[in-house]
Amino acid sequence: MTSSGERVRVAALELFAERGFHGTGIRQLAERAGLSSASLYHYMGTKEDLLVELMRTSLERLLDATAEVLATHDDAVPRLTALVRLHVTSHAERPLETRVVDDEVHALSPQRRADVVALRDRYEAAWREVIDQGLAEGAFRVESAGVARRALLEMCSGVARWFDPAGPTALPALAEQYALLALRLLGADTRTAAAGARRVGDDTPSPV
Amino acid sequence: MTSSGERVRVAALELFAERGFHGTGIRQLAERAGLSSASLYHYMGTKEDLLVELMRTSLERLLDATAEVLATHDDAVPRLTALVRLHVTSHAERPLETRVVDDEVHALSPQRRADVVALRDRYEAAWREVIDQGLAEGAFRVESAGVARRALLEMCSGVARWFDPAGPTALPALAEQYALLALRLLGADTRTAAAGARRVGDDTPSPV
Amino acid sequence: MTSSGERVRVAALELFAERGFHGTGIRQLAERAGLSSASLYHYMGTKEDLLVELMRTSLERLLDATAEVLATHDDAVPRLTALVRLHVTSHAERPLETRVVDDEVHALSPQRRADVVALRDRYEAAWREVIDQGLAEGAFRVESAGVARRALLEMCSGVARWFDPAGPTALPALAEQYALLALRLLGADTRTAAAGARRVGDDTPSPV
Amino acid sequence: MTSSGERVRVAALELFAERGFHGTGIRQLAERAGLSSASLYHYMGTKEDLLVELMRTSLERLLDATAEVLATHDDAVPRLTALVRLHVTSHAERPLETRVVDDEVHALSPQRRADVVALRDRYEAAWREVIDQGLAEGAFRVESAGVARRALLEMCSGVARWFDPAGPTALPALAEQYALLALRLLGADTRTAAAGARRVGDDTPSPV
DNA sequence: GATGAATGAGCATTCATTCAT
DNA sequence: TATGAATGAATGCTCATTCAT
Repeated sequence: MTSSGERVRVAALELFAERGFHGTGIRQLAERAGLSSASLYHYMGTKEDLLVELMRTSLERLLDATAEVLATHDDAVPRLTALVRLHVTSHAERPLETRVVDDEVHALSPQRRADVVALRDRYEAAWREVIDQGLAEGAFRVESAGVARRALLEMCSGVARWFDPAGPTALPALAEQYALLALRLLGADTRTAAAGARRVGDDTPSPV
Repeated sequence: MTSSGERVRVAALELFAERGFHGTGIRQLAERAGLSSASLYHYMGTKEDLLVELMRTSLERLLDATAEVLATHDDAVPRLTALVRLHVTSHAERPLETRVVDDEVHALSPQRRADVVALRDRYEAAWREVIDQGLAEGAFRVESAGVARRALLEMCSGVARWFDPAGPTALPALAEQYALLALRLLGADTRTAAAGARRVGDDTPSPV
Repeated sequence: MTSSGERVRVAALELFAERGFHGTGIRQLAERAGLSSASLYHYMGTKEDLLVELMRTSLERLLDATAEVLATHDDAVPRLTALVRLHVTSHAERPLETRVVDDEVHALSPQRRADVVALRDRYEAAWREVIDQGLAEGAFRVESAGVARRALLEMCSGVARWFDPAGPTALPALAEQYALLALRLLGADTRTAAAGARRVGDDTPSPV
Repeated sequence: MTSSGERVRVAALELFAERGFHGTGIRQLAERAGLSSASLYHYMGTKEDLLVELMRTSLERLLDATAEVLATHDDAVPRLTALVRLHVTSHAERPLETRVVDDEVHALSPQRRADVVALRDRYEAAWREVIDQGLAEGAFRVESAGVARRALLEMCSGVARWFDPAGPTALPALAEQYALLALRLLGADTRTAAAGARRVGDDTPSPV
């Protein structure tokens, strides 16, 4: 019931994530999608267009979910908690997408790269905003907001590289653990904070 | 006073880090090294051999430094502190090397990959050991040791992607911040821990 | 009020003349004609069929007009004059057609080429006949009839490559000039010849 | 004793002349040159670079020979005679080169085309100059200098399309005939003119 | 050491064409 | 009529690698 176009995108996601953009040939893509390499071009522009499209789709979904998070919560601690849950969840549920977004930016030509990086920067701006808010509120205490933000993002993104849904930790529990780790890292009072965050956890928008 | 062989390795490091292994051509390598592409083969085996060599050199240096860390410190907190400093410092000082090691494993053929991953696993085993020790000592308190280890490693490795020696935070201060963030993340008592760690800081082996 | 079939032919004429047969893709043809590339095949056989058809149409029109010229005039000088006018006029009025006929014969497969060349040879036979007649009548004086014929034909065909209807010379005047140049080239007495030719000029059949 | 580089150029000349630039594949070129298609690229840049190189070489040789013609003769009639001889001779002796130059300009990208057309325009400027001189001297009499120049050039260039060295007319005789035809076309007094031209004919620089 | 010459295999992409709808 | 989907073959060009000099 999947269309050829979808199959192309799935194939690209799998192969770009596994072998990288430059390590994936158009013929491998075609074979995985069950098409001839010529037919591929009914469903995409260039190979780079395809990569950009995957990246943009992924980033825009994340941005939409992020906007909802910010609209749902007001204080820094629940906001940060929700951001971590969103980030971890989306990276665990869509490891292919997120790995492609995180690892293949270097394969883009300068113009396309600028476009994609702009989207990524918009996303990171939300984290910056929430961390700054927490510092202003006195809820967080770190030496450098920038260092903390980068440390957090890298830590959370890493989930896409190792999370195994069949492994010992289920995804909701993992997201909860990461939220706690993040709050600790930010110097938040985790006795009440985590509890507070947990209370609104059900509202966490799904990144799907 | 640099030999051709060194120039080849530097060129490979720069290009593999910037464009990835598959995104780097033998001709670009040769041009960057100031040689013809044929001459390149006096200083390397195949292109993959070159990548493996770079990775192995980097990982072995890190492993040696790690062994020294473990030999120097006995308790979990100073050990963990020293591991973080080592990891952050080496990733900040050698971002090309570490990015290649972290990002290009997928480009290796199965056998070579297994070799490199074995080295990386040996390195991560040191972290596992120290975290377990801290949990046993009661110095750390986390829900899952595995989750914490992965979160820590990803967080620290990320430094190679963004650290700028000309930026606002100097490397020693950055390493110190990361050590604090790590201890917080592990639920350590950071009032005494950081101080204790700082006291043995001068012993931190340089990964150079 | 133009049919799709006509639009295909016009598109082919324009593109074959501008970029050559091999330089024109079926997709460009389709786009220019306002159709999909699949729809194109409702109005043509193969791409080569289309080329042959354009060539044949053009050559047959020229052959018909040539027959009329020969039927209208009896003596070599007015006949040659009329041939030149016809050739120049048709090349100036239909530069695309004539350029395709003159320049793209090499793109035809052997069999199709033989067919088209046969038509072209029939046309050139008329020139040969008239020049021979003029030599027999004593109206022309050249060293080699073949050299003169080829020189004349190339000279007249070139008009399709440069004539600009908005330029300084209007087409009727241009045809007249070429007629005079041709007669001079053939060693005809241009004092009476041109005048004589001019007198019958109104009868020149239009190649349209 | 021919080098691979020369063989590539010869192959390109033959194939571009026979099938056109767009009708010639890189693999055909390679086969004709006795190389693999990859090896071809040791001896050329792109396929278009190769075409431009052939064109430029040919045009520059013609321009050099033209400069010598103008330096050798002072009056319009001998100058024009020598130009015709040069043009006819070079087109008869090097039909491949001249056909490529004359017929494949349309295959060039805009920038390269402008470069080549500039060279061709420099060549045609010599003809314009000599025809203008002849009109000023009263040696030529035509209605339009531009029409005459174009008619002459097309007529002479056509030689490359049909001259057969094994045919009835030998090249020197052919060049002589064309010179006479050209003078007649220009309305020159051919009784003395041709003789005068013939006297200095031995000085005609060879375009080789 | 160093390299020009060489290549088989592969690259991303386009070709002209067919066919079911 | 018209076209989306499909493709085998070909396009120009680059790949990593070898080898004689």
